[in-house]
Amino acid sequence: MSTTRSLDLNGLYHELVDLLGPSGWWPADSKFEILVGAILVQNTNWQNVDKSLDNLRHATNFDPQAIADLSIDALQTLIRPSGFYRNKSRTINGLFSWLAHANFDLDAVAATDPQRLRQQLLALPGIGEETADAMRLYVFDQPTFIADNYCRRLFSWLGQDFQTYAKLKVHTHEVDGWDLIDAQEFHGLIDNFGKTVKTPEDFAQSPLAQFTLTLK
DNA sequence: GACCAGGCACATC
DNA sequence: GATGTGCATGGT
Repeated sequence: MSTTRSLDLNGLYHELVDLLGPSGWWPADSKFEILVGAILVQNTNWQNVDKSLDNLRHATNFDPQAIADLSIDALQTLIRPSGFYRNKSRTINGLFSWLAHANFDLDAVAATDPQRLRQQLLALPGIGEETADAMRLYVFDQPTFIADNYCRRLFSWLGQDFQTYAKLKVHTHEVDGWDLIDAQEFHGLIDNFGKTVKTPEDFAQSPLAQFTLTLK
């Protein structure tokens, strides 16, 4: 009979840091590239996203006005390798049109009240909870928790089962008060863990199997 | 050829 | 609130 030890979110974070080291998230040269990448990566692997980002880099160098000025047809051609290109072209165009109203001043947008910014992002077509939170966390410097599928799978193995993004989000608001870098690393580490630990059998053999998670 | 990959919107019950 | 479906590409 194996023993289990209790962890809170902060404890889990530090276990992941010890286990995996720096996460390497989010790979990009500019915040506009991160915004585009956050849309392109929806339900798609990063390898395919890289092809599209290379196309966009050559076409626009991620200059935001240049991206906003791309026709939907041109955008679709550039991002085709990462799939769902009709949906994603609309989303990118919608986001950059919205940013144009703020003169692409990301610092000004970041100064928006966190919950208001979240609602503004969610109001854009093609941006849901995960993408909105990823943009807040990695572009707009607002620490927050991303309750994505990798995360919910890991948490279920740790004894905390939540059906939806929103239901887990409610129990992780404390991360909104964390230092930005820690909140960013937490998400990257959870997903990096999930990429290698994919099954209950994998998890049973991982160092985290000795823990159960406690949430507020 | 099935299955997966750092989701979202919409219909339906 | 949950569940199912379409959206599309490229690697394994």
